[in-house]
Amino acid sequence: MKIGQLARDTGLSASRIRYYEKEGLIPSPGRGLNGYREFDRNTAERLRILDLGKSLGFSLAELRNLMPDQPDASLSRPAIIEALHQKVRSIDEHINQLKATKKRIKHAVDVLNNVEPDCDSPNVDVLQL
Amino acid sequence: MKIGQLARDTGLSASRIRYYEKEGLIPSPGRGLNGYREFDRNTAERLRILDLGKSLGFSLAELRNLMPDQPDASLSRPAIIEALHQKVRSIDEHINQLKATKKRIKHAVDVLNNVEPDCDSPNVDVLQL
DNA sequence: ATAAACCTTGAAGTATACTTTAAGGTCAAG
DNA sequence: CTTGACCTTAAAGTATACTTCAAGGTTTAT
Repeated sequence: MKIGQLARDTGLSASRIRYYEKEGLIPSPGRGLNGYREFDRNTAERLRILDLGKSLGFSLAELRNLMPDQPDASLSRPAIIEALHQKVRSIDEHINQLKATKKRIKHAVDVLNNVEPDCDSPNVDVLQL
Repeated sequence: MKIGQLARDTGLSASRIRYYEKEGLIPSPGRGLNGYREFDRNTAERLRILDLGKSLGFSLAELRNLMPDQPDASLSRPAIIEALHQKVRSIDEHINQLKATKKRIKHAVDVLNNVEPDCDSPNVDVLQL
């Protein structure tokens, strides 16, 4: 299967597939006599997994660590579950940061609405953030 | 006041201050006979506001729109309050996205833990994400 | 035979917000 | 007078995840 067909099958662009190959996220496929890449089905599945991982918030570096080096090796289930748990924890951290920022913004709004209503340009010190 | 002093006063690096000048976030200061920048206090305050805005999640482009073009003009209080409200809304959206991703991850973990416990490498279709 | 559709490569472009580097001029102290 | 601390500039580097481009070879259909 050539790169165009693989792209149609997986929904990834051909350039993205070449990029993933260059980055070592998928094994380098064999080449036909013309130099065209020839992919097998394992690679399609692997690309779907990579795309899923991305949509769950994993970086390419994280995915590289999770994917086995051998093209046809199976992923380690415990390692993946642990990575998923870790990702949930980092999402929770992220959410907490966002909530804290929200609080700071709301405090700033309160200050702007209630304090020194006659001053047109409250300064940073007044905002106390 | 030269750029080094301004940097110490505000906590921003000199290179960052030069960058903000180039990007039009602060007015271009006057120059001494030697070509050195000479800043006034307004600029220090403006830099503190910019830094605060950044810490609240505003991009430089957003901050540029909020800052008055005239170096010494006061910020428009209603415009700032509206921008802060808008930022809270976008943070809420962001949080909701993260929560949705969390749910998808947790579902994936459930599938991995409970479904086909004898299969070492569940495929993407099984994960149904 | 020729046009359309496909494939190849390496390099550069995209976005953001800076930092770092290189090469050099200026200023105060000893 | 020289050393160190400071200032100047433009250009390149950083990180991530790709896309786009340029220039060219291949294949398929008509």
